[in-house]
Amino acid sequence: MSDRPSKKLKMDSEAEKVAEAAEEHLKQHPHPVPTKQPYVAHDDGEFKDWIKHQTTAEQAQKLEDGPNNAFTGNKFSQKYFDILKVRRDLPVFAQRQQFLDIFQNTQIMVFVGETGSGKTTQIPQFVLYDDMPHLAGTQVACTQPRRVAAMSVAKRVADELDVELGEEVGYSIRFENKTSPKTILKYMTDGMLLREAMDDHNLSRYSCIILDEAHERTLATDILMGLLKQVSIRRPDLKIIIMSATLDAEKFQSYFNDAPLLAVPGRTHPVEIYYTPEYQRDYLDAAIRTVLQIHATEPEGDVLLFLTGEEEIEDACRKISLEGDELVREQNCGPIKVYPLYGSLPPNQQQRIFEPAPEGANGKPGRKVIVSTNIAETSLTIDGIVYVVDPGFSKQKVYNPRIRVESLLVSPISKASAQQRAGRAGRTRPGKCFRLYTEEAFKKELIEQSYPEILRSNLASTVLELKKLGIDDLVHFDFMDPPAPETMMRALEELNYLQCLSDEGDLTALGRTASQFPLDPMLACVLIGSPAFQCSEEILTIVALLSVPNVFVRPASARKRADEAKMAFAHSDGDHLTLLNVFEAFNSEEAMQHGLHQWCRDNFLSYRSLTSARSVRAQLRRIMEKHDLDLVSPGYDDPDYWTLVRKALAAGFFMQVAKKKSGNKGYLTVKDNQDVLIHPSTVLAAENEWVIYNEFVLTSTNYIRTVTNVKPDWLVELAPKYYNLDHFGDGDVKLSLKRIIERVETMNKQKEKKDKKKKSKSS
DNA sequence: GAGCACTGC
Repeated sequence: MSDRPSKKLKMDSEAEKVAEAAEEHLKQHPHPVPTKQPYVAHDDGEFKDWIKHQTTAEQAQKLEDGPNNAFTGNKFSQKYFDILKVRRDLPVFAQRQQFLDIFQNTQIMVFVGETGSGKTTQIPQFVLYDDMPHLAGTQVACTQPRRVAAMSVAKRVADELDVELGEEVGYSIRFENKTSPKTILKYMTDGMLLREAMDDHNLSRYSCIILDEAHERTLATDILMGLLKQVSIRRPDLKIIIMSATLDAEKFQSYFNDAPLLAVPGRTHPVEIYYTPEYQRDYLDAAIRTVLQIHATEPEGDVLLFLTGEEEIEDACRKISLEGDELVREQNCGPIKVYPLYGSLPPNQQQRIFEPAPEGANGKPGRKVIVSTNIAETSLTIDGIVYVVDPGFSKQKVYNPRIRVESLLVSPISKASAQQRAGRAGRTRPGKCFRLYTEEAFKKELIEQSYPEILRSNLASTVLELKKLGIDDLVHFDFMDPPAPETMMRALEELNYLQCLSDEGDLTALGRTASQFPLDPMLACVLIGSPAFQCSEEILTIVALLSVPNVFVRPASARKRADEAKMAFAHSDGDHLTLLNVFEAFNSEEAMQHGLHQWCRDNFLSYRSLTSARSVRAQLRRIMEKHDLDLVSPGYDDPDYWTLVRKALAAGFFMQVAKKKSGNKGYLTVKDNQDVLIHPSTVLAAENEWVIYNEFVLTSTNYIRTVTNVKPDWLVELAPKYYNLDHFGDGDVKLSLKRIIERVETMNKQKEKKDKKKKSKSS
């Protein structure tokens, strides 16, 4: 264990630096944007002298002190006062007046607060006491990138304001709207606010919009920022607050026309950072050794190790457990308990990470080790972590516009991520972070921030959303980070082939309908087209299943049995049809009587995915009804049942087609000419000439996954524009298509002739 | 013959 991390550095207090910079900035940019509106709402009582956007921190505090709740008129409870005491101890509280000074004098501001500052819970309340939205019938919105956060923060703030959750304070997320006409503060996902903006371009019900966790740069937050920048001009009365963790604050400021900044320090314990003296070739091995070393030599405290994916994590857990037991036997170390943590882990196993560490022995501490993906970096916080081991990698989504493929790639993390990971060690007491790379690499090789999602994604659905938001000129849309032109072109092209956009780039009726569905445009189009094939009920099921995580479970210990279980649902014409069979079975009387959980376990299916598919399906079905799209099924008795479903799929998936290579065993994707193999998980036998696929999986080999057999005649008939051979490169695919198109044309002509004859005969 | 990191509508 010679290359134990050795170099030692103190983590900088970023907050102090940012606060100084902010003060300096304020001196230079006083921002006299006049949005003050003298406005007296009530003349009956306590708000008689209150003027919108002129409250002082002192006045607000007086209102908070009670005895009556300013928003409900009710008498405050004892619990309220207990919580109030804790709140007044938060770092943000000390800067309430400073916040109000900026907030009242400017339309857009940037607020920076580290973890533990209390920004997410307190800032919206500061706004409430200054804005009094209940008097004007407006609302304050605060967005979060994740659903659980929106829910749990709303619950907390409802308690802090001494109101019932869902009344004055509520939340709005997919599948659940917990708000009422009384709601004045609404926590919501960023995606949900974006949906609202599609129907109300001015977001007119809000007097203030707070974008929280803006540094995460989710697709939805990025679009909202561009949108709010425009809305702010049309609505000078709308206040906007961009909230972020420390880094990148200047970028937000300059994007929003040099908006003023307020920074508040967080409340975390110091974390000592250690680097390795040299580059680690095998980071997995180095990580395992570091964890064991911590266990053998460091005082009490739990360990968090960041790795990239499920397989790696399970592998590391096994090795750490084995070697940890050896340490117990040979060096009298305390017991060690290792837990994996990743998104696809069943919830009850995820919960196990909160079990207490094992008791120590022989005067040596027992220890809990959690081996996790990035889920522990942002989504899940675990108290009691004192040691973090950071190899410096994570799986990140990348998009290749040339072949229109999104894939996951193990890549170095950013400085911001590294800092976030280190911070996980200092939540309850001072901690240590072991970085398995050199300090040199940290400084010179890691980028400051991860690339925002908008630069790493297929933008088909984003472009459709923007069009629906009324933004016609996408080229000049003011993105904070403009996506690559090729990515935009690909998206526009794809939407044009789907007939969601006209040749002029305008939204078509189909496009307008498609934008209403929370789906990838291609899936939305399959769904909208399905009534024409009399099978919208079937397509609803398939589309829902395609938009949730994989329903098939394949544990390493029972691969063969899992595969056999899957074959019981198999349909010889493909994986899409197999999904349909699975869902039918899941909804059967038999499964119900068996108990759905048990039934899923017995059949190696994911209960979580299937129930979530059920909610998605119900939501999609409601949207279909709302748009008068027929809900129909051919019924099992129809001899064309499966053919109709396959045709309906082909009508939307015509851009994701592969043709078998002649003589060879592989396939070639149509138009992009990529060599691919059908993923081994398919139920499809090998002899199909033409297949549609749901997904292109880019690994050591290229696979297409979730594949169904189709007839090429359907493709050329359903999407003549896409199958215009002038746009195809020469080769096997083009030749075959040419023959098919000729055949189809002759057949159509013959049919026409026959029809004409019939007509003239009958008349 | 086997790569679904993590979110969101």
